[in-house]
Amino acid sequence: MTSPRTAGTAPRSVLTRARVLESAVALADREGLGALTMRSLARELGIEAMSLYHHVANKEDLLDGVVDVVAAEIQDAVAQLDPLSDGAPRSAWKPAMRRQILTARAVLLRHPWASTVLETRKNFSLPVIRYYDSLIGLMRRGGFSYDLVHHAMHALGSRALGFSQELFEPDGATAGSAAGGGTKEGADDAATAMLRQMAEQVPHMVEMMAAVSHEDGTGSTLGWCDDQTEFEFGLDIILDGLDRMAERERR
Amino acid sequence: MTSPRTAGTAPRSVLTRARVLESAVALADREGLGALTMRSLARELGIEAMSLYHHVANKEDLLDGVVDVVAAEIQDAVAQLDPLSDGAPRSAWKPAMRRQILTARAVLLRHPWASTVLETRKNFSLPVIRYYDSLIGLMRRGGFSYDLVHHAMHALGSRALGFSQELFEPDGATAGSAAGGGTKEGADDAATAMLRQMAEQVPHMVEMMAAVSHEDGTGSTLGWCDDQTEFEFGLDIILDGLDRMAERERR
DNA sequence: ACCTGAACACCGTTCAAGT
DNA sequence: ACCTGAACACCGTTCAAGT
Repeated sequence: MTSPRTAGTAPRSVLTRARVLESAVALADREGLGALTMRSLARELGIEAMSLYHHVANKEDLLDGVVDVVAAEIQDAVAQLDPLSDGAPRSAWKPAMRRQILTARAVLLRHPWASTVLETRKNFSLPVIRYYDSLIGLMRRGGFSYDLVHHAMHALGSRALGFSQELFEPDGATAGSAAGGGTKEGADDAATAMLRQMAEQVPHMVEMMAAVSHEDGTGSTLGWCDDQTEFEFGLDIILDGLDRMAERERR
Repeated sequence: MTSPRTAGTAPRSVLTRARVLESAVALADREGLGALTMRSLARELGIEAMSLYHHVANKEDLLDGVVDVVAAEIQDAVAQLDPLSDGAPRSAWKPAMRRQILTARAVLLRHPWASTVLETRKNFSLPVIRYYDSLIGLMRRGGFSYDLVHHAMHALGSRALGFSQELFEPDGATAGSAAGGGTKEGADDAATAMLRQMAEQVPHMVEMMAAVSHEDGTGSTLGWCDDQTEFEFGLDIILDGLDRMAERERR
């Protein structure tokens, strides 16, 4: 369709926006979001940094595009789920929505940097809005008023896309030293002292960590926090609450 | 306590970590997080950028400290709430927690940049953990097992501190043009065309925006989204769900 | 002990120049 | 039309030097 190239030039080397975005996703997957700079992306593609500006307006536009790639991947995965049958009861909205959100989550888990980028986008691109649209459709099938749908989208927040803002994510090391004690002898005294101090200042927190850590293997908590379990827990609270409200609306 | 200074040197000009952090908060409040750089902060304090490194280890440490300042402010505000009376029933945990979280939110609304910084902290400082500890204490008063408390903290996520991750935040301009039509004549055709295209691709979204926008003034939605209302809606869903689970645990 | 200036190794981006 | 190299205006930070 475009102007023909001189014969002999390998056509696969033609740089397109799509190729730039694909490379950006691959780079972020491999080396993290911090490694995604205009210069490193150019190096990845074997060109100069400035050449990127022929395909993306600037770095913000690059990040917008990268979100589109991930959103398209989510849409593909969701499209392969069994659709709701025509005769499905109203209550079917809930398991369908749960499945769709967990599918989106599975995609995001393959791109751990994506949630951070999603959070920083102000205006959403069509691929993301389309995904939201399908969620809205499911709630309408459940009998939700548009007003309730609107509240529901806010209540879900980032959970609609399959991730949750974790402000409370003690790493394994901290949990381990709190439950049993450190392995390094040098740091042991310091850790014990800190623990004693913590027990005074934040008694409930220390007790909770001890109580939950002790159930090793028996319950949902493997080491300390099972992200998937906690995500589903929070999601189900919201879906159950919304379901109850939709029922109330119907009466 | 420290070595005496030569007489005549104004003592208030002595740079301390506390003064550095205060200035950082003031700067971010006034000009936004983007304006908080080591160089601009130094200028604010009338010193060279490198002098800051005598009071903070690096920029991450500066941001950690700035979070502490905000967390302390939250603790102060929470401390002024009426405590639960000794004879309060178990059910009192819920309104108490709601009030505490909304108090934290009021503080965060005065520092709009703070939630972004909070999200990027990995390890929490004592002031933040103390706040969490008080929430845990309230749930324990409500009869929660530590296991349920743990799930609850994950389910609340950033809402525990008074903000929610909004992925779905159409700005007023977009909502306005969707509901009524643009004011600029030049962009009008383009907007209409885009709207027509959107109506095909995301029908539920477009209908929802139209439906909710039309209730102007009658309900919770002023222009489009009332952040405070939506926050409380989502918070109440979670608190109600947790309350039901705690009841189930007791039986 | 505290503060400074110059310098380094990065960013994103502009611009004039190449082909 | 597409790509390039040098350069600019920023970052955070290191280091040797001042007092």
